Amino acid sequence: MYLPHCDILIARLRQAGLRITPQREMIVEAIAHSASHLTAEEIYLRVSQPARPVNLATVYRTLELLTEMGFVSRLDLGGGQVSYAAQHHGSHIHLVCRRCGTVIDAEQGLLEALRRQLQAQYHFAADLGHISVPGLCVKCAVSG
Amino acid sequence: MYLPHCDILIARLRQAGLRITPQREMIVEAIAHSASHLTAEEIYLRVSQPARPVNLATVYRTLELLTEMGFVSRLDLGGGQVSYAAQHHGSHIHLVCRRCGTVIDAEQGLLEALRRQLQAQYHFAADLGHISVPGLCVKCAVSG
DNA sequence: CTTAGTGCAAAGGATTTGCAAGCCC
DNA sequence: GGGCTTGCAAATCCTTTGCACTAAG
Repeated sequence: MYLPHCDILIARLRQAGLRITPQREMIVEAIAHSASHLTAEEIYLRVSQPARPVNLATVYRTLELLTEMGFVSRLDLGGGQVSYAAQHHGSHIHLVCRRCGTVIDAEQGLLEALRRQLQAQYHFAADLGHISVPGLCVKCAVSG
Repeated sequence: MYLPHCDILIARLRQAGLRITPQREMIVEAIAHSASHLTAEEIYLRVSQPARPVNLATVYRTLELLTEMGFVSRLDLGGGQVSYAAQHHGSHIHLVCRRCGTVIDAEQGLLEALRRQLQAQYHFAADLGHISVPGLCVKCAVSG
């Protein structure tokens, strides 16, 4: 990967005047190394070891922090739980089937054009790294 | 508006073999007439009158129904509550500021091209009527 | 009539919060 | 040392569910 590695993220947190605790390091690592999106609980399960327990509340607080700093993005993929993903996975869309809940990850070149246009027209700096789009997958479109 | 009015939605529910209750009519009306997205509770507040009370649980159940039928889409605009919007408002994007939570509604011509491409490449019938995109609004981009 | 739909109340789950103790800087 | 962070546990809050009753078709 070429873009922000977890060390860089840690450095930025420090630059922002935030304290680097082992908990935060582990959480950043977990999310940065994951190939895809994770729920708060999944992160908690990966991070909290018997030897060095991390509290779920801390996971939530850290995720909120990272989200606000723009390092991770929140996704609603349905199912009542919010997912989080690092911003460096390359732009892609999560196609979420509204019928069966399946999530398809789609690469999409059109996103860059969209990002530029949103910046120009609305002065909005969009994080198009991870957006979710509802719809119907083939299977459900056929059966429905 | 040219596209589905609430009467048409009601008719489709009936065609689907579902029963048309006053509660469902009111909920469909509320969401179809609203100019933008609403949370379940906002819909509840609009729909439930002292004279003819509607239960919150019914609102949730109806929204789930309408979502599955594809009449409304669920949006996570942050803030812990899910919002719902009718599908006939014309394609637009909800730009959600990850810092201050402001939601900007953006018209976007690029969406149609995107929809076609998702259909062609992934056989996914995307509802691009309402998607949300995280990012930073001008104000927060400047102050941040 | 039949059975989907509603209301009510209680359960369920994810996320948040208050506060004392701990640790980074 | 000072104050940001954590852990813990309780509190919140949104949403779902079970069940008896009501009403749409």
